[in-house]
Amino acid sequence: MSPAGAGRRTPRRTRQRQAVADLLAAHPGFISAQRVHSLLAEGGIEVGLATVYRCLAQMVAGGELDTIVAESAEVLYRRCSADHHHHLVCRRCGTTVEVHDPQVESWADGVARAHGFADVNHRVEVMGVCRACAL
Amino acid sequence: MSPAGAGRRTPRRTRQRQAVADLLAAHPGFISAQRVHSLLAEGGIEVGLATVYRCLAQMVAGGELDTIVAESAEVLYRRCSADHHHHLVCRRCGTTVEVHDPQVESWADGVARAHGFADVNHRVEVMGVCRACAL
DNA sequence: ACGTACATGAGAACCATTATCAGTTACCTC
DNA sequence: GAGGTAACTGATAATGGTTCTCATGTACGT
Repeated sequence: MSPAGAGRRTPRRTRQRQAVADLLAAHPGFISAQRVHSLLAEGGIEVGLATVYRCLAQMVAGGELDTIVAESAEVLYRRCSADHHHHLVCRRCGTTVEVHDPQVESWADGVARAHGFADVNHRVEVMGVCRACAL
Repeated sequence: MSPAGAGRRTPRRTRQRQAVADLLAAHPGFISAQRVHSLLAEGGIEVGLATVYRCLAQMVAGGELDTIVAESAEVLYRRCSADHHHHLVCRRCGTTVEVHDPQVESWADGVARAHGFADVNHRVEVMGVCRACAL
């Protein structure tokens, strides 16, 4: 087909990949690869751990998932909208709100420019306890 | 003696602890524990890896160091001021500028409150290429 | 239905970090 | 200055998340 990999190949449709995608689609907050694996196992769906990692990595590469790094240094995944945004995460239940706010974007750019930095990106995470968990 | 030193023991003065502290004091950007260990070794100062980790952890606990988690999920350390701030990091040379700006603090609080989140903290990191590296 | 390139998975490898524990040493007391 | 002790050190093992290996399986174009 296309020589020199002009496009990326279409991933094959397997029950494992489907199971991981379905679980992520249904999960409201960030979740670790290990937990994806055990949740699938609990649901009677056997998927190898290596395969879980592979599927998640591919979904991240394809822009379907966002990642954050927990304090324990494990990577957490979540299905997110494609455009730039940040996260407001409940540290009790993991419920996550996407925050789209140009204010913080221009703040970051301003700070960087003030110090002569170019080619800027940034990462913002806000953590707290959501209304439901605070009760 | 530290005033209000309720329960804090004075760390013993050893050549290992001194070596780690000196290296961090002289280092301009964030650095990993592994790299601290190898830099000391290159300088002919033998310090066990476990001891490097211990010293760094104690310095973090004592508020002498800040940490961030790199994309590779390894923890990076840097000597920082004690009060709350964020970092502007050059992704080429690692040079870091501390950013003290109440604007982003109130932004984070406002976002959290708007969604009913309480007990909020946040993490902000801005990455770019500093003036020297952009040349 | 066939063939094959891509996908899978069990387990090994990897890597940063932490725990173990016997030997060392800074520092207080006399 | 000598001595005792609790803190410190470091070689090594253990841990835990993630990635690699490679033999086997399978989706999908033909």
